Amino acid sequence: MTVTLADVAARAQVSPATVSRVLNGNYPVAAATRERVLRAVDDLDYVLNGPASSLAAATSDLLGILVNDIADPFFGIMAGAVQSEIGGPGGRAGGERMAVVCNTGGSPERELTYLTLLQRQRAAAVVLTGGALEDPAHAAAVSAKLARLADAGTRIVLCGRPPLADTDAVTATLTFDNRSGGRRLTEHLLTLGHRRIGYVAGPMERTTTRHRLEGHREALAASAADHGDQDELTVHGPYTRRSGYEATLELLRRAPDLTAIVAANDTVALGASAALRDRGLRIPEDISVAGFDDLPFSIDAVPALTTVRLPLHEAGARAGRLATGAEEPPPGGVATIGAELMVRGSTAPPCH
Amino acid sequence: MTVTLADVAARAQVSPATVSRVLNGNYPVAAATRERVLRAVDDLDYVLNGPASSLAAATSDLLGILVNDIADPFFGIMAGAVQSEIGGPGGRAGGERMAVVCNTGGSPERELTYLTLLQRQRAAAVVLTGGALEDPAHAAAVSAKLARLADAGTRIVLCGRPPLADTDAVTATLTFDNRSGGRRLTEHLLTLGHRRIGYVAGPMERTTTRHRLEGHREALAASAADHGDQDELTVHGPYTRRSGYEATLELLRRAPDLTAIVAANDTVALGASAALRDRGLRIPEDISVAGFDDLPFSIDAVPALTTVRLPLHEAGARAGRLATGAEEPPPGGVATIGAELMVRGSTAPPCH
DNA sequence: CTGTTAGCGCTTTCAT
DNA sequence: ATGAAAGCGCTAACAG
Repeated sequence: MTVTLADVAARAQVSPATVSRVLNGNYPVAAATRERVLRAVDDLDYVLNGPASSLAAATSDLLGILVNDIADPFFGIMAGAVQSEIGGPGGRAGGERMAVVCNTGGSPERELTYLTLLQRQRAAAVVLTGGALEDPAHAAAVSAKLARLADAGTRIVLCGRPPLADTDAVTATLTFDNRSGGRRLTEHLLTLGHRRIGYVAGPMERTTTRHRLEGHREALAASAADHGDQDELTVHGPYTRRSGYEATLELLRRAPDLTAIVAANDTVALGASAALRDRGLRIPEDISVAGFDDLPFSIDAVPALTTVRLPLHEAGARAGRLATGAEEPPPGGVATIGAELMVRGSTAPPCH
Repeated sequence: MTVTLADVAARAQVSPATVSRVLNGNYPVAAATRERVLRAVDDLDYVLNGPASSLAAATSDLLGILVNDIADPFFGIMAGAVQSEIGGPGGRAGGERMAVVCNTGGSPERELTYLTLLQRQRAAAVVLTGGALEDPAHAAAVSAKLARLADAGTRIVLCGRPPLADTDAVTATLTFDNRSGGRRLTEHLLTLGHRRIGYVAGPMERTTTRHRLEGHREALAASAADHGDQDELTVHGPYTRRSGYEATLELLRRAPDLTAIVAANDTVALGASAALRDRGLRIPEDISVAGFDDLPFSIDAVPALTTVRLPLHEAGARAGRLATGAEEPPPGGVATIGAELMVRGSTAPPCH
């Protein structure tokens, strides 16, 4: 029926062990023998049985990538970069790694379940991308899961996620400097002369949301613009265009004298811009808008969006190398990835 | 060391077979016994060994999704929709399916290698998304690979890809009506009064590119606007913003009297719009622009982009159901997914 | 409804 | 450098 190692061995007139050694290339085999085996493999169109290898070797070539939303380029770019670096498809029969992108949809249960699934598959590595949920119970559950994975030999890499406390399960952490990015963005607005700035924040319980907002508040606190009504000028919502649209209308209702709006990310900023336009407000003449991430489409907004650039591709690529052991973890296991302010047309001095 | 089924069996005082039956839930087990087993599983923190199950059962719960570019929302949306429908993470221990998103980056070799990897993992199903390469050699190689996969019991679903000729390996094909979408879009432009229309096409060898372009030409041929110089008014390039930008500059050079530009997709249209703006042309007053796909950001372009809406989410979800056998294949195995013209602000009558 | 018995296809010491 | 043999941890008949 289906071709097995034994069939190949028979045809090449060698033992199954030899075929295995040729395919895995991790053992000396005479060149002539290797040739013969390889030909038999081709003749028979043989494909290694992954589950059987994984069972016998107690390891697998699967690498899991957890993302919150695969339809969001923020995650797509990182996931693609990870995959590009894991030395997957390229060579011949043996040794290929396969990256598995798992879409949690932001659900804590799914995150946990995917980790279990990955554990079940004896994944070689797991990369967790993007902001984490701040719920302590969930954080503890994730830590526990990661600890078991690490015990089983799985490498754990966090990419764009804050370091985990009290655990040595994580091989390496690449964390974005969301706080300082947020601070610099708001400082830019303050320098332009803005004093009443609305903030469309992300979902309440996410680290990314909190850090960006904290940066924003830090900048305000250090300036003369903090009138103690910051909570009123902040609206939370999911990282979606729609949320940006609605939150902006709400902000306008609460404070019609706003001269600038900072959004949780670029997608939200797009929604905010649409709401402003629908209200008849011109950007940046009547009101400034800023985003975060610098996704590819942000430069094409009209006017081009002022935002904070996160090197998503670079971070993902490095995470991929860390996950495969191709790169040494940074000292202390944690590296902070800088964020760069991109000033473009959507922000300008307020005109009173 | 690591907990096995036998450990659970011992602790629950049943045979390994019973534990297996409880975990897989596909066999009658007394409620009391089940309880005992489940408690033992929890006590021991047992996780099934995926490779071992797959080996013994000769099947796996892996489902592969091949995409050309995971950073492109076109694919991200479809992949997310597939995953949402495969009945993955949700329930308890057994029976979870895991979707594996494989990023080919548009490379034929990687496409083939990923298919081999999926075959090696004994994937339960494979969903191939997006346009196919037209190279006959590669098409034959893919067909051959799919045939072996199908032989091994893997379900094959094409989503947003034209049907494969001469093969019964494919379980179901969901194909987008790119040709008629392209035709209707250009008809819309012709109706507005445009006669000189530039076309920024996708990469030469892709089915998607060809079908959309054919639709465009069909519409022109049926009108008075075809002056036999269509080739001059067409520029090919990858599905990127940059390509749209550069191709548009080239078109403007070749034919400064253009009153409209149709792009291969929305991303390219964004690049085209940027080029037009940089040239000082107003959209749609001086020149109209249209895209294809109706990705989420397209409505936020300024002016909002006229485009052709492809129901990516619906198609992906259906592909997911077909891949898991939750839905019957359409009669003949092929269903054509309609495309809907979305007329928005970026197109208007030309002003001479 | 539950236990017994064989493998699934491969890797890997241990010999030779 | 190659072969023989013993599992890896689980599922699936087949009994009972």
